Amino acid sequence: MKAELLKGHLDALLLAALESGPRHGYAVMEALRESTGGQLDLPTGTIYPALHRLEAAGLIAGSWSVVGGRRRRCYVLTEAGRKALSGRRADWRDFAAVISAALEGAPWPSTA
Amino acid sequence: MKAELLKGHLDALLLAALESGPRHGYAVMEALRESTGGQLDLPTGTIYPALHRLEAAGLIAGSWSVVGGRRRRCYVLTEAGRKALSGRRADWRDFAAVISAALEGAPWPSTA
DNA sequence: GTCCATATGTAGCGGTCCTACTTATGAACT
DNA sequence: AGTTCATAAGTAGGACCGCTACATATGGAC
Repeated sequence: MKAELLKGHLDALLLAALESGPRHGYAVMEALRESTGGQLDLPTGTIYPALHRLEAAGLIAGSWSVVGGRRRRCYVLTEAGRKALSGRRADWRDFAAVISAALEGAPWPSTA
Repeated sequence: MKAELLKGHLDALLLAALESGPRHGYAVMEALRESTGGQLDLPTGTIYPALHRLEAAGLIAGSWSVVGGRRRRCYVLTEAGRKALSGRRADWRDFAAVISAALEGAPWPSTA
């Protein structure tokens, strides 16, 4: 998976990874890896700055804790984050439909 | 449609627009607009440089002509372009499956 | 005679992800 | 005791790529 394709879609993925409950950055990374069967293996240099952006935007809220001697920054979806996530999901469906239409001539495989 | 999302996918769209036959830049633009029901309306500053890139990469071949007093640069898919297109289509399906998996927990709506 | 659709093009901006590197702890293995 | 690896977080700088804004030119409509 060429990761440059990800441009613009990363935020949605991170928000989605936090939907089921609070997670720290490293755990978000692993959650994405697992939910995609290892196909999406993002480097820390992508994850952490992106989480900082989302926090600055008020979509997630972070708090420090120490577990087993290691400091962790744990993130939770804010109310705004939850709304943003559903917006991003809708955006993704629209986007995928448009690209599929242009590429295949049909909105989805086995639809319509 | 926020167009930044397009990053990395544009080449595939342009190649697809040329699959059914030769077209000049302006026509490619219109073909994409029509094949997506007007949802994908790319500016000329996006189309032309991208076509130049594809030509430089040997995926399309361009030639000048004059029709009705207006000069046109008409592009055709090369053999390499045809192969690239099918690769890009496969990439798109993989990419869409991965993002859908991470976003929705399922590869496609109403699949599997 | 002006305006719009057609037709092509470039320069530079901005956003965003990646590469490469740094720091730190705990556990395992030798 | 020392090395190595997984865990955990971070930054700086670069590269890529589509967009905005602008420039140029013709033909037809009004």
